[in-house]
Amino acid sequence: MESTVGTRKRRPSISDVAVLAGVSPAAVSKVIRDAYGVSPAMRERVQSAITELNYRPRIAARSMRGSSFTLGFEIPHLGNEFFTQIVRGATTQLEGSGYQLIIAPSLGDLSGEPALESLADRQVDGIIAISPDVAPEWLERLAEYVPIVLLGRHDDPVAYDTVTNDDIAGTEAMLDHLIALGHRDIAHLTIQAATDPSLSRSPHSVRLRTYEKRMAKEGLEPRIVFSSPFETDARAAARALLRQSSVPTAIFAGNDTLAIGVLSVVAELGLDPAAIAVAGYDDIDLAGHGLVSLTTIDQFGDEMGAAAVRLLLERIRSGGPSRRHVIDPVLRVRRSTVPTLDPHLVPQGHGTFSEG
Amino acid sequence: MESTVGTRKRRPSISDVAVLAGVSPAAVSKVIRDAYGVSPAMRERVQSAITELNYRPRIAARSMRGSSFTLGFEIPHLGNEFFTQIVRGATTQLEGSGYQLIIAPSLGDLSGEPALESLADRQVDGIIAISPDVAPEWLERLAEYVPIVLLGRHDDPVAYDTVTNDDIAGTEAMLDHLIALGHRDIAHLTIQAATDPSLSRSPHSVRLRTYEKRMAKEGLEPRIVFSSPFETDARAAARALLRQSSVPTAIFAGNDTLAIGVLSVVAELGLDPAAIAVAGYDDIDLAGHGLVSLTTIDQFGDEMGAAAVRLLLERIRSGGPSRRHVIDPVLRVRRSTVPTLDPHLVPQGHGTFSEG
DNA sequence: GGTCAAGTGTAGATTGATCTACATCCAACG
DNA sequence: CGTTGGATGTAGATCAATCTACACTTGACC
Repeated sequence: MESTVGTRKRRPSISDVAVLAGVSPAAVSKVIRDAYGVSPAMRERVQSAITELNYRPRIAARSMRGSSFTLGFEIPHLGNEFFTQIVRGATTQLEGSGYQLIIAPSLGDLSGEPALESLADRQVDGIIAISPDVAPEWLERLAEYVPIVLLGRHDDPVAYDTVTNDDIAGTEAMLDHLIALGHRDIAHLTIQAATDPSLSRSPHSVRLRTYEKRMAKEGLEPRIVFSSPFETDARAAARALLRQSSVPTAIFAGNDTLAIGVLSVVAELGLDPAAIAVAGYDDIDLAGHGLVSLTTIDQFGDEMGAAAVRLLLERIRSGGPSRRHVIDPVLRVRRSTVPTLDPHLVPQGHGTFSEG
Repeated sequence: MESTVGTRKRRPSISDVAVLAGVSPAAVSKVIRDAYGVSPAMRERVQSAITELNYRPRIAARSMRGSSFTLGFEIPHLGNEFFTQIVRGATTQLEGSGYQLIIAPSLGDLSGEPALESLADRQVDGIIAISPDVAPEWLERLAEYVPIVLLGRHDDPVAYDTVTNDDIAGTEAMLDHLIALGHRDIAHLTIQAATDPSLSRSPHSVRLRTYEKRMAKEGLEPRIVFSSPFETDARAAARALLRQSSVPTAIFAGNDTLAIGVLSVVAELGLDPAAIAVAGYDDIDLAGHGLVSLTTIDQFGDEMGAAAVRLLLERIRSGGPSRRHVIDPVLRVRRSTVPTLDPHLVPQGHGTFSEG
């Protein structure tokens, strides 16, 4: 019991508290859970025993029978500010609910399955996932064991909920904007889908298909460039594109991280920023930054995170049929497509211009 | 057992596997843990039962007696790219070790204690913390129950390890650089410490004290501006500073997030970027971005994360006395202090210039 | 005084894994 | 033929909580 380095103390358990308070462990459990059948006198005694021992229930033991009061959040990687924005929204919504969030980044691995499984192994009460590439059938099977909300992908699920952005509307709004500015040679930089892109319902595949349709409708030549989700790869792709003999007048990137990579390459190659319009999707904080000023589509990541938490908590409490929450995107026009824009008008990071 | 919506299936347990394989639960446990006393024949039978049922051991049950094979990572908030860089380094180091990382952001709450406690409640095998404001005594007490590595703060701990950057050397290198450029009026934008800043051993307090000493030594007038860790507040502070009658010629911010907020305000107020040198600390990816090009101190966040994981795993396995790992910082000179720098020389995000 | 119900508290099963201690088997060897 | 010992598998306790079922107390009411 000495605190020699290497020898760890045993944490006080519920029965330590029970002994000190002179009651049964079950009574302590009731006090902790604020359950029915506790006299004020006993509550008092137990509470003071808890504070005296600095007792905290172990979640592992609790999860064996009851709930863990923990939600799991699986995100592809931490490099994309949009994902952290979603997490922030979720955390804010969770405040005061008694639930705690644990985050499992799935990093290198594309599908996210290992990260999702590890959350399930942890007996979380529910999972929020941003996995563009995990198979829907696989998710349905996992949803048999634990409530799930999937973010971003336009699935048609049976057992889990989804929170999506209207990617068709967002893409159309952006193309409206670019075409209205007179652009005809509009390239699209997007993320290589793991599955068949013509079937995939990931946000990027939907944006890509919408782009293709719209270009065809306008009688314009589509130019599609693929990249990984990482900015370094986006830069390589942009470099290849911008070194071609015919450089597009506008580049519409599938998300802001890619778009900012493009801006970086434009600067690096010494090209005139006014000659190349660059647009993104997401409206991460950095897009509104004075030095960046990126035209993009705001899909309200914080609200997506908050909505996901709400859906998940309701599903945990009462189940019910699968639901789909769709958020309307808003175009934010900034200097990356309209260089003449007065920088003093966009000081706060979030756009004051909106169309569409 | 039907898969009606709302009714969840029971996950297969170790005894389900045991029954199917015709062995005892203890035998299955042995196979899972790769323990001694398993014949090839039995291993074979058990393995195929596991795959047939798609069985995965529940970590909650496992943590009751054994280990959870989970490490907890407490970070202040997700808005600072430097923290996510550290997490990336830790995750990479952890690859293939059999351990999994869960992240608990402590967001609004300054001390991080609730987040740390919630990790401890989860029976993680060890904790990595970035909590500038949690009391050392409190950490020592927590370290009696669970191995801990603290990042950033220059503590003198008994029961936990630390990974720090040599903040004195880093600050001196930056001031060397600014003074060599001829700056005399150098302001310091830093984060308001929760505790007494003259005693605090947080990175920001150390940088602040080093700045004060150096300015005194050079016979220069210090100018200190406080902010919260968030960029919006940094912008407000920068606005106040840059609207004064006498504007400093250089602003040394306590970290890159603050510095980028300053750059944003310089652009917003229409000031000449060449007239105001801005420097940061951390060398986040964004600092090397073509549009930003921020002079800063690289403190190798990924390596800090990796070192923290190594220390923690060793402590989990073998205990031993407290250890301190110190990383040498490197100055990265970019256009925010030397505007004449050729942009083509710093294309890759990571500085190619280094002094100090 | 007896019955009933509401209010309090406890005993003991339960959860799913690990871990210790032991039983059994089989081969080798004196 | 008995013994020994390594190899293999199992029984049952254990971890720390929850949860069900029930016992006991108390007061009200007939």
